[in-house]
Amino acid sequence: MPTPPAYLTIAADLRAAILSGELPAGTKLPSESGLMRQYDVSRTVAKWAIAVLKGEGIVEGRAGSGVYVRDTTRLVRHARGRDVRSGDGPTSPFARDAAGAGQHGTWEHHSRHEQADERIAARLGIEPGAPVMRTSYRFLADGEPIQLSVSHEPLALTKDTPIEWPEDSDVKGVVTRMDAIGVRVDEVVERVSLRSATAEEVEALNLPARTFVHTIERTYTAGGTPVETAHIVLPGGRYDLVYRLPID
Amino acid sequence: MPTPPAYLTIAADLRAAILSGELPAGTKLPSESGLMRQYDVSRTVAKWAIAVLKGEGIVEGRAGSGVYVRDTTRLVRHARGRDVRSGDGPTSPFARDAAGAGQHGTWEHHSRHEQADERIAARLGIEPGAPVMRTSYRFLADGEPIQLSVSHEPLALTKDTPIEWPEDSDVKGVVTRMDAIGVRVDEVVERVSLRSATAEEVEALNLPARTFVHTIERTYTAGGTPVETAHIVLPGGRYDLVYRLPID
DNA sequence: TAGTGGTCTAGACCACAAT
DNA sequence: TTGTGGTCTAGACCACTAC
Repeated sequence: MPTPPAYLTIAADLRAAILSGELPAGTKLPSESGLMRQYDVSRTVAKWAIAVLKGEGIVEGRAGSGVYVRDTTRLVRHARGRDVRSGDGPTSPFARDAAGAGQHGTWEHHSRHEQADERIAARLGIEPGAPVMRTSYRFLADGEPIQLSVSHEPLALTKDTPIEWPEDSDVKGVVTRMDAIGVRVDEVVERVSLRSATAEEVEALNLPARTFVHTIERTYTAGGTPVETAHIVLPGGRYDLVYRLPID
Repeated sequence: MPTPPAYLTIAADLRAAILSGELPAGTKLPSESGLMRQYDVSRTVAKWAIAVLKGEGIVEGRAGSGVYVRDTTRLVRHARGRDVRSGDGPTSPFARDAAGAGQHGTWEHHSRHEQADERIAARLGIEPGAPVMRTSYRFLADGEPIQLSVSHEPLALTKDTPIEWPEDSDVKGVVTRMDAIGVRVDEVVERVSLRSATAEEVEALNLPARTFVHTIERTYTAGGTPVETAHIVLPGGRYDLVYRLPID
């Protein structure tokens, strides 16, 4: 049996203490000098041990202060097939998910007209260059940024209707809004991937560097025609995705 | 504007070369000594730069040989609501997904009787200690391990039926098998999370250390009664998950 | 045998936090 | 002012790979 390297042993000890609840969220980890004394290793080894935990996203360094256990409470994003429209008023799907976790959901948005680039055109089944409404969102739970999204809708569908500007409408959610102009959305396809966060995402979501995110490419269709497509970014480890699918 | 640290600059350069296709999968990265000369930095800095890319899962070190760009072709796992049963014979859902990516899907399995622990009992809506069939799977695409799964079914439902031992049946897939004993599965719920791989998963899936995985908790129900629950582990970055949901 | 990455030591300077 | 983490240098030994 080869002895595991010291930095992995230290990382495993700290990880166990965190997962067992012995070091709850917000707690400061032993300092690097503390670990050096405790395990009789050099500072480099202590640093590599902490780098492992940072890479796992369970601790966060604050320069000049210390390394702290991150909050791991998770929001749940529900993708419902049924009852998406069983609306209780103007509440958005995101606000509903946040409420489900006992948090207050708000969001910032910015809409503008745009010409579809190749990727968006392919997803919407339209010609590149065709006019689309682009809306970018930043969602916040209790004031903390928690989700990014960029949505595109073909203006051929919504131009000069009451829902042309998504957030000026008094109904929220793609399905409900489309219904208001007589478009019956009957299917949504989501493609979930995992990758490390980009610098912009780290900035916008207030993440520690080099953490992982879920990305979702979502497209709503009505009778086979795409009516909206969105690129959604969710911090990994802070979000669970729940899918409820009817069979047959 | 603060200058970014050297190791991040180097990591960004290498990442750009990889993503642009300049360094395709399987290519060897410049050696640490090469990076030291090229950027005029110490070995530690070269090492941290490569550690960033390892943490992102896009390169892989082979001791004594070099650091190599990992293959990023992605398998797609389809979670279908409709037409799950539009069976083309005894093909399993996994084999279908693998075929969709032009790969050959095979799997290893091991079934045994067991008593439900608290977690499994809660997911199946039965009493802790009740008998269940536990089946663990390791799925392979073109011989490479690509997915782990542990499934539990209540024996109260399947005992002494032709499908009691999941893999001895000549039909595959939970929906099809349950149908064979008159149980009409009508809903599946999947909860998708993201976390770093455990040591066992690194071993079983032949992953580089400290990479991320999707985990899925999946439960099939028939008329509101759970009939199967599974814990599925998929390497992040090698798998995309696609969900197709009908609306209303 | 020469080169490689994996691990580790023993220092250094800096900006920032806590006090 | 002291301690902290962030970054970096300049070495070392080892096991392993490739030749």
